[in-house]
Amino acid sequence: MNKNYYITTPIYYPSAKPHMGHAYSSIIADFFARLKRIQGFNVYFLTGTDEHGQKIQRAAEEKKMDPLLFCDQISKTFRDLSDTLNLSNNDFIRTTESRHAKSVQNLWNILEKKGEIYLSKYSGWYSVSDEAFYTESEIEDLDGVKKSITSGSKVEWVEEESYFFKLSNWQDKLIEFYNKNQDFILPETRKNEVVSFVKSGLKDLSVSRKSFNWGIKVPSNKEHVIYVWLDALTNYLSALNYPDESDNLYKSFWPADLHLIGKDILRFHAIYWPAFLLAAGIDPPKRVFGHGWILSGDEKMSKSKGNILDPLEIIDTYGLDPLRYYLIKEVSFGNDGNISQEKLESCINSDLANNYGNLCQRVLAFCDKNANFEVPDNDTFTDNDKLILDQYSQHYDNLIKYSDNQNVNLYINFIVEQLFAPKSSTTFIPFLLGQRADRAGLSMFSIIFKFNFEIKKSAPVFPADTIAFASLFFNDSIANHILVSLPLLAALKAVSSPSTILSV
RNA sequence: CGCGGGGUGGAGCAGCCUGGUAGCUCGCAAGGCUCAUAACCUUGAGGUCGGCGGUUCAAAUCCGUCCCCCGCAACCA
Repeated sequence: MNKNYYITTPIYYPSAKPHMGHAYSSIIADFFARLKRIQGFNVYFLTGTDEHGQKIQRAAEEKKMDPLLFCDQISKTFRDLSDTLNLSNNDFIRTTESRHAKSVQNLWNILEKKGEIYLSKYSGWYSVSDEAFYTESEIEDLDGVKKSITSGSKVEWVEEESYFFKLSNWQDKLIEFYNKNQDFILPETRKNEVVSFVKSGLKDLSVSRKSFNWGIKVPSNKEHVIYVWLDALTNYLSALNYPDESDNLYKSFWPADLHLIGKDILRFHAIYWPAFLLAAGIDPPKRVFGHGWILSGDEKMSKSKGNILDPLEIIDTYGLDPLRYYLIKEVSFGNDGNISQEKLESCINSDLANNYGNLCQRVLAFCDKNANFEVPDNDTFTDNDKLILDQYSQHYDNLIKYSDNQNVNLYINFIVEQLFAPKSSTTFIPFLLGQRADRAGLSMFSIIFKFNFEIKKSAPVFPADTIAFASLFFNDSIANHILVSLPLLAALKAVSSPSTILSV
């Protein structure tokens, strides 16, 4: 059985400061990474920044900075975000690193050698002031002058020498690939979109530019730099030290298990990326999941609407783990979700403070009051006790099933309803036995057992708070005494040992 | 006729594929209680499931049509 698991976030384009969408992608990816780790997988979790292109080059020129120095700065804000989000990533890749250039150029050479890339001309309606190309449908003719519909700026017909990838050749092979790998694109509705798009016909893809030079040079023609997706997507390979296929990272983790991305870049990940890889004779990733957008209220966040929620400000005000919990629990994974201060506060109050916080509080108070944090040696379990404790291993099976299909909401709801909800705890053994002095020790044990289970399963959701709380129980003085004094020690350790929790 | 998603009690959503007492969270009202926080538990009020038509013994769920919102329309998390 393959116990390796490779998961990635998109690499972020740092032309603006990090926003909620970046935070969301990263937090969800981190959730999966941590989840897989507690299931015993050897996880490799990658994130990073995409630093090439004209926008970056211009921005650097405006500040009269060397592009790389400029990128060092902006990339750092994203690296800082990873720290702020407490991401458990194993690596942070930058497309300006030499290991990446080596990887991209190698992929390019293979594609060129196989005749998948050819030199031609890229042409289109270009607006100098917008620095952007527009399609025929995006421009209008006003008194004989062509203008962009959206910006109103003048556009002119421009032709530029460019290399093209024969994407049109891969239409049928992509369809075949999607058919063979039904779960390659999730959620299913997005898959349908992609498939129908591919069936409608694919044009060859421009993969180089001459008009600027901030990028990776085309190996065989230094006048060109490799453009956008062939550069950016390859980060997933270069982080594994591709093209060294004998490298241990590459051998262990490619093909990737899950590229987690926003739905806006689904097309590039679900069409271009497998096409590039199939063309180069490399296995495509196993799954691409396009999650939804995080909206503010009902609307897309935008500066003009003034409804931007800055993740850093939110974290500063409410804390990281509450934000993580909100995004994981309240957003229907795969669909668009929304966030507002009101909703966040409501969620924090009811779920985290009143339910989870209340549970923590009552467990502590219970243990103190009834057992003085000590467990007598002469307690025994009745069959009924064991039965209840056994339920937790069944829960565990359910949770694994959910997580394998990226059913984030089923996972979190299961935890909340079955484990955190005061209702479920109220019927649990210790609270029923607490008053009986002869079984106080058992009460202590079983509640710790249950709680141990709960906090372990919730650790991917709020890792920092979980560890902080777990340490209240599983420090040397308390945990050791409890564990060594009970008959089911071995079983307990097998299910969840304190050291496992604390290392999550 | 470009493509797709959505319209379910005050708010946010699930259910729809595989028709059969309309469910969850928050909010609201009334009781109760402790191992527990302005906590928790129980019960209750509140919905013609966007409109119209069809299939069916039976439709939120399938089919048709119309209205309204929101994305996408090739290089943008």
